[in-house]
Amino acid sequence: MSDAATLVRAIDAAGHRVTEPRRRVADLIAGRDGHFTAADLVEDARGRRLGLGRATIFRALDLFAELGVVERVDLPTGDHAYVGCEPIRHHHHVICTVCGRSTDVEDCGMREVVDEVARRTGYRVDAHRLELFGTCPECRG
Amino acid sequence: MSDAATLVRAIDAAGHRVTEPRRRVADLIAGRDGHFTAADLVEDARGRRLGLGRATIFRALDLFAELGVVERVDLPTGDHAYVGCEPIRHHHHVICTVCGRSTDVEDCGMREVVDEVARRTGYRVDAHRLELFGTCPECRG
DNA sequence: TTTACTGCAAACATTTTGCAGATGT
DNA sequence: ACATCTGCAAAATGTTTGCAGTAAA
Repeated sequence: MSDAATLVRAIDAAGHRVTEPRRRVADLIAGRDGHFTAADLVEDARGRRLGLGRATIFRALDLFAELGVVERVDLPTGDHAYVGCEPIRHHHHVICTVCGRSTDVEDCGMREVVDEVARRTGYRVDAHRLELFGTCPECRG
Repeated sequence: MSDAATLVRAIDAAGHRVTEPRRRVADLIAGRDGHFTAADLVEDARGRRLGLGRATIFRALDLFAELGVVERVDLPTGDHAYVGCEPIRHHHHVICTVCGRSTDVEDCGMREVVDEVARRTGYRVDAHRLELFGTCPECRG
């Protein structure tokens, strides 16, 4: 759940050009609630007649992902989606399967799990990906 | 790391038809070391002139995944891949980023992590996906 | 013999790329 | 001014589907 200003600021801070199309993609992302796919943004853009090309949207998403202000997640369906998030170092997402909203979760004991897996399998574990799915407080009523 | 017989047995046990094309896909999977994509199998099949259609391979993979004898994983690159695995209830995979092999890991303390996330966010956590990446003992040797 | 399964080709979906022109800085 | 960025359309990928024919049970 990033606001447009944060997204734009990240572009600027990284030395990339703050262009009108990128601002517009930032607006689209900020206007989204929960996870979204590239196709969602393409559709939004067409609906609002923003004149954004498909490629531009994909490129902007890549950029935002690279800057860590959005993150790519894989839904249980196998679809690739994105969620806006704070550019904090390492964190995971809990995604509501009802409304699609996501919440960032920082360190939550994964350290021990990783150590345990390494100990048990003999692997050196360099990275992990954890995605959690469930129902958020609002959707449970 | 499933052998062909296990895969075929799973088809039979679930009441599906044990067909020649499915046997062949099972052989291809058994002959694989580490994770593989649908495209890998399509290429293998063509190389060995097995006369398997693309669609058949996709359908067989779906079936095997449904039976739990292979599992779909999302690589850090975003590619969809599959790994053979024992049809045990809930487990995760540690994937070697050097050779691609994977090892199943059963319960490794995720229970506590899930509880912690639920406590902190207020979500009811129903499912999670954990994939670990690193280097296996052989590849470090 | 019945119905599930297969191969093919075409449809569909998703993401990438080449390039001429527009535009931030 | 000049390199970066954009839009377009085409290409490259990845996956699904309809259907007539084939084969497992």
